[in-house]
Amino acid sequence: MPQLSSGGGDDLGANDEMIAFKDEGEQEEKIQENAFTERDLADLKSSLVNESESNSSPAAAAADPEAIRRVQDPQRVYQEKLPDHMEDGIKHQDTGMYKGSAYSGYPFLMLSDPYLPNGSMSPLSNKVPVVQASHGVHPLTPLIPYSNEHFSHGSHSPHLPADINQKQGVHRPSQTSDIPGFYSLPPGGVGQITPSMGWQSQSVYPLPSCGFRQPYSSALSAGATFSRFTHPLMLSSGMHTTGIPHPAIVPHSGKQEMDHYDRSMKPQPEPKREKEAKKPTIKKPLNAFMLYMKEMRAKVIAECTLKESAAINQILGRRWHALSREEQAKYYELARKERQLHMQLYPGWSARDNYGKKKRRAREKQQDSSSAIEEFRLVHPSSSSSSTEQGCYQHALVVGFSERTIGGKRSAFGTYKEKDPVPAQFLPMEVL
DNA sequence: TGGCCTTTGAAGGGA
DNA sequence: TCCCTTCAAAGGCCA
Repeated sequence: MPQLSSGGGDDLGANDEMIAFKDEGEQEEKIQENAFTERDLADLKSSLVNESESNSSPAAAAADPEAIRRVQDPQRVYQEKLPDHMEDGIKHQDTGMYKGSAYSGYPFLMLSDPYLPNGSMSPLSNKVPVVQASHGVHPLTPLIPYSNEHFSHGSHSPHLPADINQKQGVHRPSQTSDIPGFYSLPPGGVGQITPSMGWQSQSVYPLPSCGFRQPYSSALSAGATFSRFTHPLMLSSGMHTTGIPHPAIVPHSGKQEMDHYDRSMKPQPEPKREKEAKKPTIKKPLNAFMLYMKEMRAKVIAECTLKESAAINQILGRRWHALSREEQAKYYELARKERQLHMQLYPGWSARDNYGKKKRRAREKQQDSSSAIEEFRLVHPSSSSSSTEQGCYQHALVVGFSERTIGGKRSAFGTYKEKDPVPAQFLPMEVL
Protein backbone atom coordinates (compact mmCIF):
# COMPACT_ATOMS: atom_id res chain seq x y z
CA MET A 1 0.00 0.00 0.00
CA PRO A 2 1.68 3.16 -1.05
CA GLN A 3 2.02 6.01 1.28
CA LEU A 4 0.08 9.01 0.35
CA SER A 5 1.38 11.75 2.45
CA SER A 6 4.75 12.00 3.84
CA GLY A 7 3.82 15.03 5.78
CA GLY A 8 2.40 13.20 8.69
CA GLY A 9 -0.87 13.80 7.19
CA ASP A 10 -4.11 12.26 7.40
CA ASP A 11 -3.59 9.72 4.79
CA LEU A 12 -6.36 7.44 4.07
CA GLY A 13 -4.61 4.26 3.49
CA ALA A 14 -2.20 2.11 5.26
CA ASN A 15 1.41 2.90 5.30
CA ASP A 16 2.60 -0.55 4.86
CA GLU A 17 2.85 -2.24 1.60
CA MET A 18 0.29 -4.89 1.27
CA ILE A 19 1.61 -8.35 1.93
CA ALA A 20 -1.00 -10.53 0.50
CA PHE A 21 -0.27 -14.18 0.51
CA LYS A 22 1.76 -14.19 -2.59
CA ASP A 23 2.47 -17.81 -2.10
CA GLU A 24 -1.06 -18.50 -3.04
CA GLY A 25 -1.01 -16.25 -6.04
CA GLU A 26 -3.76 -14.19 -4.56
CA GLN A 27 -2.07 -10.91 -4.93
CA GLU A 28 -1.16 -11.51 -8.51
CA GLU A 29 -4.72 -12.31 -9.31
CA LYS A 30 -5.87 -9.25 -7.55
CA ILE A 31 -3.51 -7.13 -9.52
CA GLN A 32 -4.66 -8.60 -12.75
CA GLU A 33 -8.28 -8.38 -11.93
CA ASN A 34 -8.24 -4.93 -10.59
CA ALA A 35 -8.27 -1.96 -12.84
CA PHE A 36 -6.90 -0.04 -9.92
CA THR A 37 -3.20 0.00 -9.62
CA GLU A 38 -1.32 0.89 -6.52
CA ARG A 39 -0.92 4.29 -8.01
CA ASP A 40 -4.62 4.51 -8.61
CA LEU A 41 -5.31 3.80 -5.01
CA ALA A 42 -2.87 6.42 -3.96
CA ASP A 43 -4.59 8.87 -6.24
CA LEU A 44 -7.92 7.85 -4.90
CA LYS A 45 -6.80 8.39 -1.36
CA SER A 46 -5.25 11.69 -2.21
CA SER A 47 -8.41 12.79 -3.88
CA LEU A 48 -10.40 11.80 -0.87
CA VAL A 49 -8.24 13.95 1.32
CA ASN A 50 -8.39 16.85 -1.05
CA GLU A 51 -12.10 16.61 -1.39
CA SER A 52 -12.38 16.57 2.34
CA GLU A 53 -10.58 19.83 2.57
CA SER A 54 -12.46 21.46 -0.22
CA ASN A 55 -15.89 20.43 0.91
CA SER A 56 -15.51 21.51 4.43
CA SER A 57 -15.41 25.04 3.19
CA PRO A 58 -18.18 27.48 3.95
CA ALA A 59 -18.99 27.61 0.31
CA ALA A 60 -19.90 23.99 0.38
CA ALA A 61 -22.09 24.59 3.36
CA ALA A 62 -23.74 27.52 1.72
CA ALA A 63 -24.61 25.35 -1.17
CA ASP A 64 -26.95 23.43 1.03
CA PRO A 65 -28.89 25.73 3.33
CA GLU A 66 -31.25 22.92 4.11
CA ALA A 67 -28.40 20.97 5.50
CA ILE A 68 -27.46 23.91 7.67
CA ARG A 69 -30.96 24.10 9.00
CA ARG A 70 -30.85 20.43 9.82
CA VAL A 71 -27.64 21.02 11.58
CA GLN A 72 -28.87 23.85 13.69
CA ASP A 73 -32.18 22.40 14.70
CA PRO A 74 -30.97 19.38 16.50
CA GLN A 75 -28.29 21.40 18.09
CA ARG A 76 -30.86 23.79 19.43
CA VAL A 77 -33.00 20.99 20.67
CA TYR A 78 -30.03 19.43 22.26
CA GLN A 79 -29.20 22.57 24.12
CA GLU A 80 -32.76 23.04 25.21
CA LYS A 81 -32.99 19.59 26.57
CA LEU A 82 -29.61 19.60 28.10
CA PRO A 83 -29.87 19.00 31.80
CA ASP A 84 -28.69 21.73 34.04
CA HIS A 85 -25.72 19.85 35.23
CA MET A 86 -24.78 19.16 31.69
CA GLU A 87 -25.08 22.77 30.84
CA ASP A 88 -22.84 23.59 33.68
CA GLY A 89 -20.32 21.21 32.34
CA ILE A 90 -20.47 22.70 28.92
CA LYS A 91 -20.41 26.23 30.23
CA HIS A 92 -17.42 25.27 32.12
CA GLN A 93 -15.80 24.26 28.93
CA ASP A 94 -16.52 27.59 27.43
CA THR A 95 -13.90 29.06 29.56
CA GLY A 96 -10.26 28.55 29.46
CA MET A 97 -8.73 25.66 27.69
CA TYR A 98 -11.98 23.87 27.22
CA LYS A 99 -13.46 26.55 25.15
CA GLY A 100 -15.92 24.78 22.99
CA SER A 101 -17.03 21.30 23.46
CA ALA A 102 -14.68 18.68 22.39
CA TYR A 103 -17.66 17.19 20.71
CA SER A 104 -17.62 19.96 18.29
CA GLY A 105 -15.43 17.59 16.48
CA TYR A 106 -18.49 15.59 15.69
CA PRO A 107 -20.23 18.22 13.70
CA PHE A 108 -17.13 18.79 11.77
CA LEU A 109 -16.81 15.18 10.99
CA MET A 110 -20.43 14.49 10.47
CA LEU A 111 -21.15 17.00 7.86
CA SER A 112 -22.48 15.40 4.80
CA ASP A 113 -19.68 13.43 3.48
CA PRO A 114 -17.00 15.86 2.55
CA TYR A 115 -15.24 13.45 0.38
CA LEU A 116 -17.33 14.03 -2.63
CA PRO A 117 -17.51 17.24 -4.53
CA ASN A 118 -20.50 19.52 -4.58
CA GLY A 119 -21.65 18.37 -1.24
CA SER A 120 -23.06 15.23 -2.66
CA MET A 121 -23.04 12.28 -0.44
CA SER A 122 -20.62 9.54 -1.04
CA PRO A 123 -22.04 6.11 -1.45
CA LEU A 124 -20.83 5.43 1.99
CA SER A 125 -22.27 8.36 3.78
CA ASN A 126 -25.38 8.04 1.79
CA LYS A 127 -25.79 4.61 3.18
CA VAL A 128 -24.76 5.56 6.64
CA PRO A 129 -26.93 8.18 8.18
CA VAL A 130 -24.90 10.64 10.10
CA VAL A 131 -26.81 9.86 13.23
CA GLN A 132 -29.63 7.48 13.39
CA ALA A 133 -31.53 9.31 16.00
CA SER A 134 -34.60 7.25 15.65
CA HIS A 135 -32.63 4.28 16.74
CA GLY A 136 -30.80 6.12 19.36
CA VAL A 137 -27.34 5.19 18.40
CA HIS A 138 -23.91 6.27 19.22
CA PRO A 139 -22.83 9.55 17.69
CA LEU A 140 -19.98 7.62 16.23
CA THR A 141 -22.40 5.44 14.43
CA PRO A 142 -22.17 7.44 11.25
CA LEU A 143 -18.69 6.20 11.08
CA ILE A 144 -19.73 2.72 11.91
CA PRO A 145 -20.75 0.52 9.07
CA TYR A 146 -22.57 -2.02 11.09
CA SER A 147 -25.31 -2.39 8.66
CA ASN A 148 -24.58 -4.48 5.68
CA GLU A 149 -26.10 -2.06 3.31
CA HIS A 150 -23.66 0.53 4.43
CA PHE A 151 -21.09 -1.16 2.37
CA SER A 152 -23.05 -3.25 0.02
CA HIS A 153 -23.13 -0.30 -2.28
CA GLY A 154 -26.01 -1.70 -4.16
CA SER A 155 -24.50 -5.05 -4.65
CA HIS A 156 -23.27 -7.90 -2.67
CA SER A 157 -19.91 -7.94 -1.23
CA PRO A 158 -17.65 -9.87 -3.47
CA HIS A 159 -16.27 -11.79 -0.58
CA LEU A 160 -19.56 -13.19 0.51
CA PRO A 161 -22.06 -15.47 -1.05
CA ALA A 162 -25.09 -13.66 -2.27
CA ASP A 163 -27.34 -15.25 0.26
CA ILE A 164 -25.32 -14.09 3.19
CA ASN A 165 -26.09 -10.47 2.74
CA GLN A 166 -29.72 -11.23 2.47
CA LYS A 167 -29.93 -13.18 5.62
CA GLN A 168 -31.84 -11.32 8.19
CA GLY A 169 -31.01 -13.61 10.96
CA VAL A 170 -27.32 -13.15 10.86
CA HIS A 171 -26.15 -12.36 14.27
CA ARG A 172 -24.84 -8.87 14.43
CA PRO A 173 -23.90 -8.25 17.99
CA SER A 174 -22.66 -4.78 17.47
CA GLN A 175 -25.82 -3.72 15.81
CA THR A 176 -28.21 -4.61 18.47
CA SER A 177 -29.68 -2.33 21.01
CA ASP A 178 -26.37 -2.35 22.68
CA ILE A 179 -23.99 0.41 21.99
CA PRO A 180 -22.94 0.05 18.43
CA GLY A 181 -19.70 1.81 18.83
CA PHE A 182 -16.35 0.90 17.50
CA TYR A 183 -15.21 0.99 21.03
CA SER A 184 -16.45 -1.58 23.36
CA LEU A 185 -18.39 0.03 26.05
CA PRO A 186 -17.83 -1.41 29.44
CA PRO A 187 -20.72 -2.69 31.41
CA GLY A 188 -20.52 0.32 33.61
CA GLY A 189 -20.40 2.70 30.74
CA VAL A 190 -23.83 3.21 29.37
CA GLY A 191 -25.45 1.14 31.97
CA GLN A 192 -24.68 3.64 34.61
CA ILE A 193 -25.91 6.46 32.56
CA THR A 194 -29.32 7.81 32.91
CA PRO A 195 -31.41 7.23 29.85
CA SER A 196 -31.10 10.76 28.79
CA MET A 197 -27.39 10.55 28.95
CA GLY A 198 -26.68 7.45 26.99
CA TRP A 199 -25.44 7.34 23.49
CA GLN A 200 -28.71 5.85 22.48
CA SER A 201 -30.71 8.59 24.00
CA GLN A 202 -32.74 10.32 21.46
CA SER A 203 -33.70 13.05 23.82
CA VAL A 204 -30.19 14.07 24.50
CA TYR A 205 -29.07 13.34 21.02
CA PRO A 206 -31.85 14.59 18.85
CA LEU A 207 -29.67 13.86 15.96
CA PRO A 208 -31.45 13.46 12.73
CA SER A 209 -29.63 12.69 9.60
CA CYS A 210 -27.28 15.53 10.04
CA GLY A 211 -26.38 14.53 13.50
CA PHE A 212 -25.01 16.17 16.53
CA ARG A 213 -23.55 19.21 15.02
CA GLN A 214 -22.17 22.37 16.21
CA PRO A 215 -20.06 24.75 14.32
CA TYR A 216 -16.62 23.42 14.15
CA SER A 217 -14.62 24.94 16.88
CA SER A 218 -11.38 26.41 15.84
CA ALA A 219 -10.26 25.84 19.36
CA LEU A 220 -9.98 22.25 18.43
CA SER A 221 -7.85 22.81 15.46
CA ALA A 222 -4.47 21.28 15.27
CA GLY A 223 -2.95 24.32 16.80
CA ALA A 224 -5.06 24.19 19.87
CA THR A 225 -3.21 23.22 22.96
CA PHE A 226 -4.63 21.01 25.58
CA SER A 227 -3.06 19.42 28.49
CA ARG A 228 -3.49 15.72 28.75
CA PHE A 229 -6.74 14.75 30.33
CA THR A 230 -6.66 17.50 32.78
CA HIS A 231 -10.37 17.70 33.04
CA PRO A 232 -11.64 15.35 35.68
CA LEU A 233 -14.94 14.90 33.89
CA MET A 234 -13.19 13.50 30.93
CA LEU A 235 -11.69 10.86 33.09
CA SER A 236 -14.78 9.75 34.80
CA SER A 237 -16.30 6.44 33.91
CA GLY A 238 -16.23 6.87 30.23
CA MET A 239 -17.60 10.34 30.37
CA HIS A 240 -16.41 13.01 28.15
CA THR A 241 -15.92 16.59 29.25
CA THR A 242 -19.47 17.22 28.31
CA GLY A 243 -20.51 14.56 30.69
CA ILE A 244 -21.41 12.43 27.75
CA PRO A 245 -19.81 9.04 27.73
CA HIS A 246 -17.66 8.05 24.86
CA PRO A 247 -17.02 4.45 23.99
CA ALA A 248 -13.37 5.12 23.55
CA ILE A 249 -13.16 5.81 27.22
CA VAL A 250 -13.16 2.59 29.06
CA PRO A 251 -13.16 2.44 32.82
CA HIS A 252 -10.47 0.54 34.48
CA SER A 253 -11.18 -3.09 33.94
CA GLY A 254 -8.30 -4.57 35.77
CA LYS A 255 -6.66 -5.52 32.51
CA GLN A 256 -5.63 -2.02 31.77
CA GLU A 257 -2.73 -0.39 33.36
CA MET A 258 -3.70 3.07 34.28
CA ASP A 259 -0.63 4.43 35.91
CA HIS A 260 -0.09 6.80 33.06
CA TYR A 261 -3.33 8.51 33.80
CA ASP A 262 -2.41 9.26 37.33
CA ARG A 263 0.41 11.41 36.20
CA SER A 264 -1.89 13.67 34.31
CA MET A 265 -4.75 13.82 36.74
CA LYS A 266 -4.93 16.47 39.28
CA PRO A 267 -5.08 15.02 42.73
CA GLN A 268 -8.64 14.63 43.79
CA PRO A 269 -9.49 14.20 47.44
CA GLU A 270 -11.84 11.34 47.02
CA PRO A 271 -11.97 7.82 48.35
CA LYS A 272 -9.47 5.53 46.83
CA ARG A 273 -12.01 3.00 45.69
CA GLU A 274 -14.08 5.60 43.97
CA LYS A 275 -11.03 7.04 42.40
CA GLU A 276 -10.00 3.71 41.02
CA ALA A 277 -13.43 3.09 39.66
CA LYS A 278 -13.21 6.26 37.65
CA LYS A 279 -9.98 5.44 35.97
CA PRO A 280 -10.76 5.22 32.30
CA THR A 281 -8.89 3.92 29.36
CA ILE A 282 -9.05 5.75 26.11
CA LYS A 283 -8.66 3.17 23.45
CA LYS A 284 -6.95 3.59 20.18
CA PRO A 285 -9.17 4.43 17.28
CA LEU A 286 -9.80 1.45 15.11
CA ASN A 287 -7.98 1.17 11.86
CA ALA A 288 -9.56 0.19 8.60
CA PHE A 289 -9.05 -3.48 9.06
CA MET A 290 -10.40 -3.43 12.56
CA LEU A 291 -13.49 -1.72 11.29
CA TYR A 292 -13.79 -4.32 8.63
CA MET A 293 -13.41 -7.07 11.18
CA LYS A 294 -16.11 -5.61 13.33
CA GLU A 295 -18.37 -5.44 10.37
CA MET A 296 -17.70 -8.86 9.02
CA ARG A 297 -16.98 -10.96 12.05
CA ALA A 298 -20.55 -11.91 12.67
CA LYS A 299 -20.99 -12.88 9.07
CA VAL A 300 -17.98 -15.10 9.14
CA ILE A 301 -19.12 -16.68 12.34
CA ALA A 302 -22.51 -17.37 10.86
CA GLU A 303 -21.09 -18.55 7.61
CA CYS A 304 -18.32 -20.70 8.88
CA THR A 305 -19.68 -21.70 12.26
CA LEU A 306 -16.38 -20.75 13.69
CA LYS A 307 -16.04 -19.08 17.00
CA GLU A 308 -12.38 -18.89 17.60
CA SER A 309 -11.27 -15.40 16.88
CA ALA A 310 -7.83 -16.38 15.74
CA ALA A 311 -9.25 -18.50 12.95
CA ILE A 312 -11.87 -15.94 12.12
CA ASN A 313 -9.27 -13.26 11.90
CA GLN A 314 -7.28 -15.34 9.51
CA ILE A 315 -10.27 -15.62 7.27
CA LEU A 316 -10.99 -11.95 7.60
CA GLY A 317 -7.43 -11.12 6.80
CA ARG A 318 -7.65 -13.01 3.56
CA ARG A 319 -10.98 -11.57 2.71
CA TRP A 320 -9.61 -8.17 3.39
CA HIS A 321 -7.05 -8.71 0.73
CA ALA A 322 -9.71 -10.06 -1.54
CA LEU A 323 -11.69 -6.87 -1.25
CA SER A 324 -11.61 -4.51 -4.13
CA ARG A 325 -9.69 -1.35 -3.60
CA GLU A 326 -12.85 0.65 -3.67
CA GLU A 327 -14.27 -1.38 -0.87
CA GLN A 328 -11.12 -1.14 1.12
CA ALA A 329 -11.12 2.57 0.53
CA LYS A 330 -14.43 2.81 2.31
CA TYR A 331 -12.94 1.37 5.41
CA TYR A 332 -9.85 3.49 5.12
CA GLU A 333 -12.12 6.46 4.90
CA LEU A 334 -14.05 5.40 7.97
CA ALA A 335 -10.86 4.85 9.84
CA ARG A 336 -9.61 8.23 8.83
CA LYS A 337 -12.74 9.86 10.12
CA GLU A 338 -12.47 7.83 13.24
CA ARG A 339 -8.96 9.03 13.84
CA GLN A 340 -10.01 12.59 13.21
CA LEU A 341 -12.83 12.28 15.66
CA HIS A 342 -10.60 10.67 18.20
CA MET A 343 -8.06 13.43 17.83
CA GLN A 344 -10.69 16.03 18.36
CA LEU A 345 -12.16 14.33 21.36
CA TYR A 346 -8.86 13.62 22.99
CA PRO A 347 -6.38 16.15 21.71
CA GLY A 348 -3.66 15.18 24.09
CA TRP A 349 -4.12 11.49 23.86
CA SER A 350 -1.33 9.38 22.57
CA ALA A 351 -1.30 5.76 21.65
CA ARG A 352 1.71 5.62 23.84
CA ASP A 353 -0.54 6.19 26.81
CA ASN A 354 -1.76 2.65 26.55
CA TYR A 355 1.64 1.15 26.14
CA GLY A 356 3.22 -1.01 28.71
CA LYS A 357 0.99 -3.85 29.50
CA LYS A 358 2.68 -6.24 27.15
CA LYS A 359 6.21 -5.10 27.48
CA ARG A 360 7.27 -7.88 29.69
CA ARG A 361 5.64 -10.44 27.48
CA ALA A 362 7.35 -8.98 24.44
CA ARG A 363 10.71 -9.21 26.09
CA GLU A 364 10.11 -12.84 26.82
CA LYS A 365 9.14 -13.47 23.25
CA GLN A 366 12.22 -11.77 22.00
CA GLN A 367 14.29 -14.09 24.08
CA ASP A 368 12.44 -17.03 22.64
CA SER A 369 13.05 -15.69 19.18
CA SER A 370 16.75 -15.37 19.79
CA SER A 371 16.95 -18.88 21.09
CA ALA A 372 14.98 -20.11 18.09
CA ILE A 373 17.45 -18.53 15.71
CA GLU A 374 20.29 -20.00 17.67
CA GLU A 375 18.61 -23.36 17.44
CA PHE A 376 18.30 -23.01 13.69
CA ARG A 377 21.91 -22.06 13.53
CA LEU A 378 22.80 -25.28 15.24
CA VAL A 379 20.82 -27.26 12.70
CA HIS A 380 22.29 -25.28 9.81
CA PRO A 381 25.81 -24.50 10.95
CA SER A 382 26.84 -23.13 7.54
CA SER A 383 24.26 -20.43 7.67
CA SER A 384 25.47 -16.93 8.04
CA SER A 385 23.67 -14.56 10.32
CA SER A 386 21.47 -13.12 7.63
CA SER A 387 20.82 -16.40 5.95
CA THR A 388 20.02 -17.89 9.30
CA GLU A 389 17.24 -15.47 9.82
CA GLN A 390 16.11 -16.00 6.30
CA GLY A 391 16.14 -19.69 6.92
CA CYS A 392 14.07 -19.29 10.01
CA TYR A 393 11.74 -17.16 8.03
CA GLN A 394 11.34 -19.73 5.32
CA HIS A 395 11.08 -22.49 7.82
CA ALA A 396 8.34 -20.71 9.63
CA LEU A 397 6.56 -20.15 6.36
CA VAL A 398 6.65 -23.83 5.72
CA VAL A 399 5.42 -24.52 9.19
CA GLY A 400 2.46 -22.39 8.43
CA PHE A 401 2.88 -18.87 9.66
CA SER A 402 2.12 -15.93 7.52
CA GLU A 403 4.77 -13.55 6.39
CA ARG A 404 3.59 -10.81 8.62
CA THR A 405 3.43 -12.97 11.65
CA ILE A 406 6.93 -14.16 11.06
CA GLY A 407 8.45 -10.95 9.94
CA GLY A 408 6.58 -8.78 12.32
CA LYS A 409 5.99 -8.83 15.93
CA ARG A 410 5.95 -12.50 16.66
CA SER A 411 9.18 -14.06 15.60
CA ALA A 412 9.47 -16.87 18.05
CA PHE A 413 9.66 -19.42 15.30
CA GLY A 414 10.84 -22.21 17.44
CA THR A 415 8.14 -21.87 19.99
CA TYR A 416 5.21 -22.06 17.68
CA LYS A 417 3.36 -25.22 17.17
CA GLU A 418 2.17 -26.15 13.77
CA LYS A 419 -1.24 -24.88 13.21
CA ASP A 420 -4.00 -25.99 10.97
CA PRO A 421 -4.50 -23.85 7.94
CA VAL A 422 -7.79 -22.17 7.43
CA PRO A 423 -10.10 -24.68 5.81
CA ALA A 424 -10.42 -24.02 2.14
CA GLN A 425 -14.17 -23.92 2.27
CA PHE A 426 -13.98 -20.90 4.54
CA LEU A 427 -11.92 -18.90 2.14
CA PRO A 428 -13.49 -16.56 -0.36
CA MET A 429 -13.68 -17.62 -3.91
CA GLU A 430 -11.21 -14.92 -4.83
CA VAL A 431 -8.60 -16.56 -2.71
CA LEU A 432 -9.35 -20.01 -3.96
C1' DT B 1 -7.91 -15.10 35.96
C1' DG B 2 -4.92 -13.64 32.67
C1' DG B 3 -2.43 -14.43 28.64
C1' DC B 4 -2.22 -16.44 23.96
C1' DC B 5 -3.64 -16.73 19.27
C1' DT B 6 -4.50 -14.25 14.74
C1' DT B 7 -5.21 -10.55 11.50
C1' DT B 8 -3.93 -5.42 9.48
C1' DG B 9 -3.14 -0.72 10.28
C1' DA B 10 -1.64 3.34 12.96
C1' DA B 11 1.50 5.53 15.81
C1' DG B 12 5.57 6.25 18.43
C1' DG B 13 10.40 5.83 19.25
C1' DG B 14 15.11 4.52 18.28
C1' DA B 15 18.93 4.09 15.05
C1' DT C 1 13.77 7.56 6.65
C1' DC C 2 13.51 2.99 7.98
C1' DC C 3 12.57 -0.50 11.16
C1' DC C 4 10.65 -2.31 15.22
C1' DT C 5 7.26 -2.47 18.85
C1' DT C 6 2.79 -1.94 20.75
C1' DC C 7 -2.05 -1.68 20.67
C1' DA C 8 -6.64 -1.82 18.76
C1' DA C 9 -11.13 -6.20 18.52
C1' DA C 10 -12.71 -10.73 19.27
C1' DG C 11 -13.57 -15.08 21.84
C1' DG C 12 -12.12 -19.78 22.48
C1' DC C 13 -8.51 -22.04 24.69
C1' DC C 14 -5.15 -23.16 28.18
C1' DA C 15 -2.20 -23.00 32.28
